Amino acid sequence: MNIPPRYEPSKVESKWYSYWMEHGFFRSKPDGREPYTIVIPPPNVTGVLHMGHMLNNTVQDVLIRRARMLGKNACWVPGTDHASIATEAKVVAKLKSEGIDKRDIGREEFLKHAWEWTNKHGGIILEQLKRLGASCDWDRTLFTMDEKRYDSVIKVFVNLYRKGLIYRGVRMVNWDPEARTAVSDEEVNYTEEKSKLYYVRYRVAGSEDYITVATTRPETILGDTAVCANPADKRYKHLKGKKVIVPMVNREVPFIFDEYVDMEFGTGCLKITPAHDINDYEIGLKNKLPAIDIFNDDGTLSEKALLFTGVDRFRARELAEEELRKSGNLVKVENYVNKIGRSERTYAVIEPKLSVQWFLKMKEISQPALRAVIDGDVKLHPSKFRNLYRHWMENVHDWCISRQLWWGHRIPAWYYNDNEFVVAHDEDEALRLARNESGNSRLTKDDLRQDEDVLDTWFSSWLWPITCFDGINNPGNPDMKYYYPTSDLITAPEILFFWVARMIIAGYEFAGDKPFSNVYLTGLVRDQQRRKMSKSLGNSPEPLDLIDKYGADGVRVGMLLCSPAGNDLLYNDSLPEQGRNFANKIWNAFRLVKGWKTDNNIPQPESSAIAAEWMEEVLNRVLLQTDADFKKYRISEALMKSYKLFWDEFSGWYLEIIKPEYMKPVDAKTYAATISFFERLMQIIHPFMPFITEEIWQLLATRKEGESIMTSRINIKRKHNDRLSGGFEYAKEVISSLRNLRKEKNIPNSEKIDLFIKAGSDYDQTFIPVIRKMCNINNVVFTGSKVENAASFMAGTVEYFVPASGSHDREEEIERIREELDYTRGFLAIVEKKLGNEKFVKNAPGDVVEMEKKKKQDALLKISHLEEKLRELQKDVFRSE
RNA sequence: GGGAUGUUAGCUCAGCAGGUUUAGAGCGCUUGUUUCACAUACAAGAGGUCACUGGUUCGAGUCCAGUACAUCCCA
Repeated sequence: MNIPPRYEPSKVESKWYSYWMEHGFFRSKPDGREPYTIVIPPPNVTGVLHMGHMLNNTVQDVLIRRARMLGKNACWVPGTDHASIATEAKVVAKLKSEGIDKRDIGREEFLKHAWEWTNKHGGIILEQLKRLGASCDWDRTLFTMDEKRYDSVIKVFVNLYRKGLIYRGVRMVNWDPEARTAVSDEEVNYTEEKSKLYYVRYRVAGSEDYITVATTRPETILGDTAVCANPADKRYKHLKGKKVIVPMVNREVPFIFDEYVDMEFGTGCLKITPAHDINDYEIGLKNKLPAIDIFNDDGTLSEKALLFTGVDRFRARELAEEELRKSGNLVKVENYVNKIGRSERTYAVIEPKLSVQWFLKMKEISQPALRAVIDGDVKLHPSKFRNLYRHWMENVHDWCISRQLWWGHRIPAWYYNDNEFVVAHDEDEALRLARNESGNSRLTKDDLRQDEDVLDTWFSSWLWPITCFDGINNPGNPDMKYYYPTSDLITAPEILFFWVARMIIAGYEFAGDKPFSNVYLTGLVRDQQRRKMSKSLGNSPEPLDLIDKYGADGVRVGMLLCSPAGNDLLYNDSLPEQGRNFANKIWNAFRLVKGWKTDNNIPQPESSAIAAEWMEEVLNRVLLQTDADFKKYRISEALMKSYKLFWDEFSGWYLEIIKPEYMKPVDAKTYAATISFFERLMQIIHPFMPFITEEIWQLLATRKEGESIMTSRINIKRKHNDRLSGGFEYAKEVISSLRNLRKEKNIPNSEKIDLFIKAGSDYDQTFIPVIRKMCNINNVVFTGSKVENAASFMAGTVEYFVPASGSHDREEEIERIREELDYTRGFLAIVEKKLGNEKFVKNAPGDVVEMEKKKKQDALLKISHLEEKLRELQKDVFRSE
């Protein structure tokens, strides 16, 4: 069999993915087994795979594959999100490039384009996930705007409205003038930007006195309805009850006082524009000030501004500056840096704006969700996010659920006159209700006008774990009963509140139970400078290129190796490189084993028998440890332990011990044990590296069509033999010392040596055959006294001698012994200090004191051995001089 | 301004219940080795006053308080 010395991922990955698909291994149907369920955080339908998806979906696939191999009925439900604002922005841009304005073609026509776009680009990302090896049940693929999901959202809206939890209200919202929609707080990014601070004079009414106000937005002066100072500010005390004249528009407005005003900032005088600043809005409410909305929806100034009507807000700022300068009311202009909010999607500067929106009352319905996390019914990993969650849930705001977009779930409210409306599941029901409420039985559908807005995207995704099993339309259906609540949710901490928390709320409200038991929060993928990876920065590698270069397994390992839950991952190419190297290591171990000829007639060497016994032990031990890691969601830890198990223990030690001499066959017993170990190692590694493990598992033995490592079972044994593993660790130390000794004395590995061991009768001889094989030893002799003319070393408290035949550097050895002596004496000093402390001996538990005494004994013994050796060496030096 | 979290080797992190060595891992680094699975390897080695200050304790990287710095969330 001719196996290439390099593992070539591209040759096997697509082969096995097709094999898995053909045999339906990813499919799940309710049955008698315990379910293990994950619903995918649905990526944007027209999005493309980025590094965050790679990390997130690798984690999900690891958990799903592992659960499957532990005998659970694993179900990973994939799907995509309609992402209303992101998708609509893309379609608008595409139409714009064709010279089409969405307002010209109207809603119906626009939606046709949007669906066309969705069908064309939708699901690309799901195909990309397949390259990564994602074992989703693709037959269940869903879309947040497919028919069932759409109906579910409408039902939930109507239900909440009828419970009195949804209301319409005028609120200050984040207005995106480009997209002409309100966006949620979470969709606004604040960054520090250079701007200017304008100092503007306002005349005090009925006098020739002026006060100066500092503002970054002189154009909003047109909407001022008051000027305000801190009541503690002595400078403005005399203005109590006075009025001031707003420049440019010459409106008389009151001078008021409020503790909100920062006396240190600017002149200590603040202009109040309730319609265009959230803080001013609050002050306006408190002081019953009118709000003058001076902007149109597209960010131009309205008629209410009185000046600059129709002019864009930024141009208006320049015009206002000119105007104020001309009238002598501009005192000065300073450079200033302040935080500007921009829309995440369009990058337009957000305009705080009063607007009629739909809201969901959150306080009441969020209570069970708050308790669920506090009481641990829903566990967050890592748990540090619990406090954050609690803080947010205790200060929860009402949720603005309407968006001025077309792509999304249209709000099921129908107006039968200018202000009055009904909320219904469909137009027929709406008509019935409208006739009823208006008392006008002659109303027709033509008299009804449906609300133009759609719902916030999160208003559909908060139902995701329920709608994935159609639990809104068909409560208690078999899927719902079997899969809900799901097991784990894997997502990023940045959407903990506006997705995770809301799903928990919806779970209790609409399914009577939590949506999932555990939330695993991955970190963000950042670059080496800790910058978030993003397309606009151009600092993100192309995921599919990475898979081409390093293999899907290599990339998966790279993503997982250094990303404990909740910690950011600082990406660099050495990560997938390490993964690729690991795959290659596995491949070459396979090449070695597969290259052996077996011989049924040769007996199993003692060293191989011991090694196999030890390997069995260490494999089960690691399996148990990784099981504990998985229970705590320490996936990186579990991977690292599996990595070391294969690389160090299996390849570095076990294979080296059992390896037959060059071109010689291996005994059948050892070979069988080795194949069995290899199979089980592949199982342990399979969740992390599905492709190479399948490839090798299939080659290790003759498999039937339809067999696969991914449907094989992992069995975890609970018993341990500490003596065996402890004994082998000691043997490693002896072997390592013997290797060093050979090197120091220039004894070639090919030359056989004798080993004398000065030890008591309690010396554990189990691993002597292994030491003999690994160090090419002829005779092993136990002796009661030291051996003359021999090189020696200590391991633990036992002294080993090798009659020296090679040359060696005595000075160097003296130096080495001195160093060891220094260390041991230092160690002894610390132990003795402890034991010399009366309070320690009196108060510490007995076993701790005993341990210290044992440490002291061992150290003393070692020191006396070392001192003796040193004396001899020095004597020899003296003699030879 | 309010809140949360963190600060351990060059980098990324363990150290989960205070006492098994004068703190561990992976990567990186240094030196040596192309020997027969793998140089995408093997072997050996260097590298840390556990941010700082104080407290609790017989004993603190581990518990408590304060300070500094960093990151994130909310306003």
